[in-house]
Amino acid sequence: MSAQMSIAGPEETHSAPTLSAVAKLAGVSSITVSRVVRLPDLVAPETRGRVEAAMRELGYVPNQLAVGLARARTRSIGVLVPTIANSIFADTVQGLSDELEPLGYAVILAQSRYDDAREDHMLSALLSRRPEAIIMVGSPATEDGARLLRRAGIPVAETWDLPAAPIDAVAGFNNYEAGVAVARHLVERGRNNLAFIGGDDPRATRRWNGFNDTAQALGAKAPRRLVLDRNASGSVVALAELPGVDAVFAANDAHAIGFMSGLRKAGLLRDGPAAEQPVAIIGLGDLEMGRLIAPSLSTIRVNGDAIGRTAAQLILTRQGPRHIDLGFELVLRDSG
Amino acid sequence: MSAQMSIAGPEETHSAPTLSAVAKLAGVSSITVSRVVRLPDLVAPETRGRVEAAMRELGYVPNQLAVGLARARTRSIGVLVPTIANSIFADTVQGLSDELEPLGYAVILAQSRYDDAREDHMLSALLSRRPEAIIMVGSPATEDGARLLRRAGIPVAETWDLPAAPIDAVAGFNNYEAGVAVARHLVERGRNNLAFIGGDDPRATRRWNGFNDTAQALGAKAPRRLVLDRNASGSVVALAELPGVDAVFAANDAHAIGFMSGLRKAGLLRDGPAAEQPVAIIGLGDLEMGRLIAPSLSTIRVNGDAIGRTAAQLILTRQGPRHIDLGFELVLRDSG
DNA sequence: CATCGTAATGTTAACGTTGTCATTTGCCAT
DNA sequence: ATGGCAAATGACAACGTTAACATTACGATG
Repeated sequence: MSAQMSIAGPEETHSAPTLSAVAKLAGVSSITVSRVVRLPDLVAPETRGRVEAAMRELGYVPNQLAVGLARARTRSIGVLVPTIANSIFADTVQGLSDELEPLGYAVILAQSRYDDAREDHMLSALLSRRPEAIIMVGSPATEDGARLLRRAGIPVAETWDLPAAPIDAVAGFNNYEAGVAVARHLVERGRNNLAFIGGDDPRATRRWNGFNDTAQALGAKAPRRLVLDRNASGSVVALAELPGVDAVFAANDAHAIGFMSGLRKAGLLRDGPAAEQPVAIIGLGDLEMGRLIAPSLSTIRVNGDAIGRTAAQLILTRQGPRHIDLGFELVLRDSG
Repeated sequence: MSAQMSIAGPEETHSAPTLSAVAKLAGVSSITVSRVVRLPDLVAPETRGRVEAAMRELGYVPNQLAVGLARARTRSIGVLVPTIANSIFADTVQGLSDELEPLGYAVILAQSRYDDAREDHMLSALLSRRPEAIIMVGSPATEDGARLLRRAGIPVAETWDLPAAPIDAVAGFNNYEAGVAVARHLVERGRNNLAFIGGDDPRATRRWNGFNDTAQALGAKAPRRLVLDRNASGSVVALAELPGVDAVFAANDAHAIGFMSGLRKAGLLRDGPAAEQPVAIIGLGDLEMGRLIAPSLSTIRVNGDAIGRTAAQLILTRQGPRHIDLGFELVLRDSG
């Protein structure tokens, strides 16, 4: 695919009808048509009827670009996520979009793919669309990105984390404490040989830090950390690289389920309760799947949908607290 | 939340710098700045340097709304999906977005939530942003929606199905034949008491039709159809409503895994191969999870990522075939 | 009956860019 | 010297809409 490639044109270029096309057909001026759309009470019923008929006949759809230019309000918001296919963030996009779409906002979606340069690029591309706010997972990875957002002078919501120096609003949870909670639970249950598997993005790293610090403080062996690529299948073979491990914290449920599959192949998975598992495994995210499989997956539950809805509300108003900790919950099931 | 709610304003309203703000600072006219951005070769190196410095100093980001208005090319595409959260469609959005973002296109995302009225509304909202193309899952549910798309005069890609009378381009697979393949497989393996569980959207219904027609043609008992709400948990208890069933086709893998969980509780799930399962279960989508759980999930594999990429390519060009059948594949594992 | 208010409609100038023509240089060939 | 030409830059009108002000018609008011 060449970079000059562009959208194919329609067979017949009948460009969309404009306000003045409708006006001409209805025998009024364009501003009257505009009023029929926005302030129908100001237009005489008889005139309004004629205009509405003309709009229907031509299939008039207002041009939001022009509206946005004229009013300096685009009714759109930019959303930046690392990836959308990895459903942990899909819930958040769904949540914020359910909150915003009924209000007439369009969601402009961009993916950084965990790539700092691409993140900056997408941020700038997003901003060039003049969204009224930006919602992103995490914080800008570079100072350039942060500066871009600050200069834009629009509400910004950072999510899925609690950054120390946020740009504006925050809707997330404490990733470090999540790691602490998991390590404490595992060590208290007598596990001694811990490992952390997952990505090495900032949020995963914060979980690792909490996990590592706590495990060592409580007297367990120094945990190992295995950085895996993004798809769960990689974690199936992780076991081979962790000889002697008796408890694993996975950065997300997909990795946890992949690792469970590896344990099963190695004959190290029991159908019984957590105490009987040769290797305990705890995930993060609380995917619906985790509840349905056997053994059921213990996990740090994070409400991605609520994060999205909260972020939406934060950018809709300046009242009230700007930094919201949605918390997490250690949900214990059969895996650890 | 009231409907009049709107984005909170920034503390200090320093609206974004414009072309002419940069021009003034650099001591040139706005058109020269415009050329530095688009056609740098036309500007003398010395001037260009001054302009670039001014752009950097002001943090200039071009206003794509104005560009779009002036050039009648918005470099954006509208994407309409039923839902984005834990669904097979996230892969498609990821795929098309990976294809389109590097080319400078913005993805405007909208969800219909399987609601016909909302779909029409979102279609119209999308079109008001003047996207250069529309990619949607399925086909417009109403004639109004179809008319809207046809009148827009832009490329339209319908996906995840092979509509009989498509508006323009198609990237999907034959849902009816998927149902046929599953029914044939199950009946040939000696299953006789079949059921179909899942939603009742048009695509699921087409799968059901193929499934039902084929099962009966091959002499099995008339299959039952159980319509469930959208989340997988509903399918956990589906078993109770299907006494005597010995094979189930689920409209997607999430439902299949939910149903498996119900089978497990009922003691009707074996760790062995498909032939030993009291109740065979086959899903659709080939979620990574399905491969990792035990027993592993048999499924109709559909490449959602390829659907998205293909749809993107179809709207980027008019050459070549406009209707692409990406096919599907019956992947047999331990569940049925 | 002149004045005023109000309902209904219209005019004009933005919004920030780009396309389409100028215009100003300086230099080269004649 | 002089016309011609290219390189560099600029003026101005679009693009489709809205904000702010202007105009009309007409019945009510003193």
